[in-house]
Amino acid sequence: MGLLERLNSRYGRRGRKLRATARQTFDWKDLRPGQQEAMEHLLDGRDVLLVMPTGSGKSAVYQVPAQLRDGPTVVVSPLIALQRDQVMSLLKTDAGGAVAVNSTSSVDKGLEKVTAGEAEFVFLSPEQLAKPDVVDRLAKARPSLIAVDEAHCVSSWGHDFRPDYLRLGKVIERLGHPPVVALTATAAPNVREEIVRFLGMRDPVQIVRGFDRPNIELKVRRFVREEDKRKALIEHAAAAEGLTLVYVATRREAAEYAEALAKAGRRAESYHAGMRAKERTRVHELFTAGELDVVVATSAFGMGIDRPDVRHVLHAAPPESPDSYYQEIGRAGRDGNPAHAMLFYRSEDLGLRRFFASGRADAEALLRVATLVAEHGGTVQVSELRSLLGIGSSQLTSLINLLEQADALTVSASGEVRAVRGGPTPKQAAARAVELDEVRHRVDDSRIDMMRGYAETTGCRRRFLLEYFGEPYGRHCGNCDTCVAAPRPDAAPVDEGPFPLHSKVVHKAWGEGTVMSRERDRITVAFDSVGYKTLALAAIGDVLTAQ
DNA sequence: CGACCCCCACATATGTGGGGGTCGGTGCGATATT
Repeated sequence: MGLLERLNSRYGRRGRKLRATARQTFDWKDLRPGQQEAMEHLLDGRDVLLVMPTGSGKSAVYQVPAQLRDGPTVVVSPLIALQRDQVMSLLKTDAGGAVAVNSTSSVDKGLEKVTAGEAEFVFLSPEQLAKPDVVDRLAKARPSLIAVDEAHCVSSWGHDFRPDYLRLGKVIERLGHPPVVALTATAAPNVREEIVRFLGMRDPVQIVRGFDRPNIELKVRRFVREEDKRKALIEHAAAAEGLTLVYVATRREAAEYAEALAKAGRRAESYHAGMRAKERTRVHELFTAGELDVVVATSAFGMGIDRPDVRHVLHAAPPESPDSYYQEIGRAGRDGNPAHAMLFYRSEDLGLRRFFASGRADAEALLRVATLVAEHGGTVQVSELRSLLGIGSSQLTSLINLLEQADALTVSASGEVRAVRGGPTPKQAAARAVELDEVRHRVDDSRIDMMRGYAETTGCRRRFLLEYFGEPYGRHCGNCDTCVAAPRPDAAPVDEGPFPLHSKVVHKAWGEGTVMSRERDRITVAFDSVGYKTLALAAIGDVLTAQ
């Protein structure tokens, strides 16, 4: 940013207006640079992708401009608990009212509030937005801003677990595509691309700030035997000072580790999605109130956690990707004080992640959907397809998503599916959809490989993670186990030689990719069709060329 | 993909090893039952 722009941003009309609103409505004394920049772009009518750490005021980025734009703000939020928290905090301000529209109360009454102008903010899940009548009613209220919170869910959940995430782009169009802001704390470049693509963002401004969390010490301990790992983790967690999170891979382990730690004298509880809602709430409240030392949890424990003083995040097994790992350890040390992330690692434990990632799209079901739609000639209601095929709505949405990406069919505003005129035959459509599904699985598998890479690297772990997220680091952090074990004052010469950082390359078999990290003897490239691959420079020959 | 459990065979009377089966994460909303 040039001096003039900087002054303009600091003292310009929009900046002044935004800061005045922040002060008057929310009592925020000042705005941080990334925040204000994002807000200004939204006021200018631009789409914005914002990647900033939790606790840095991401919500403010849509809450303040919302005050200055005429019409309600639609906020897409993945969890009802998060929606509730946000509504509660907004209701304490003069921000113009807020309502969460979901199955826990009357959808009709909630939407009524929006159309009556009684709620500036309306929070919904992607599943609510999958209902044509809900979108119709929101459209009539002429929303002036759309915020997609925890936007990494588009990529991590949209393909299988919660397929309505992939349909948000269509929803945004039907809401008239007012400025869209996608918010997340963690998103690697290819995840950002997916967010932009599936939300249909137009020429978005990408603001990426503060990936590095230098106060979190990074360590990995390797084990051969499961039993040794278990023992070491329990000993470590039992002696750890300060609030501790232990992430485990299965619900059963959550209960077992929590029990062992309770026996060791710590105030420990487990947390996972198989527990009764009441029990989950109880543990969450104890945690929030500071009445626990340790929570042992599956990945269910995470979003919406806002204790600043978590000192340790221990992993009993590697998660499915560096994305998930960084998200989880990012819950440590939000107060800026020293914190510790330790992975208790066995390469065998990646097996479970491969299993979870192994489900493939049902080729036969894809063919049946494509055939049914084609035979219908005109249009079929999604609900009719569901009863004809006898499959669940989530599975059907996944199939439709894939066939839509294969340019075989489209879904109208009223939920009618129709074949693309002049599009592929059902057989071709199913084959294309299967191929698209396989590409995604290859990329997912390569993320597991990168998790292995993190655990097994002899280089600086922080550098590994930051470069994975596309942040050139080019030095050694001094606050991870490998840096301490082998102090390396000189950074590897990352800026020399062919294939510079972030340059585009083409591989003979794998196609196009982007250089994500460089070491003395090897580079890691993120390929569009196969995901992350690490290549030895000596063996590259003419297989890889700069684009 | 791997852990774990059960069962059975095996060489010997209790412990080892192999084979087969099962299980494993994340949440919305709708529906059925208290």
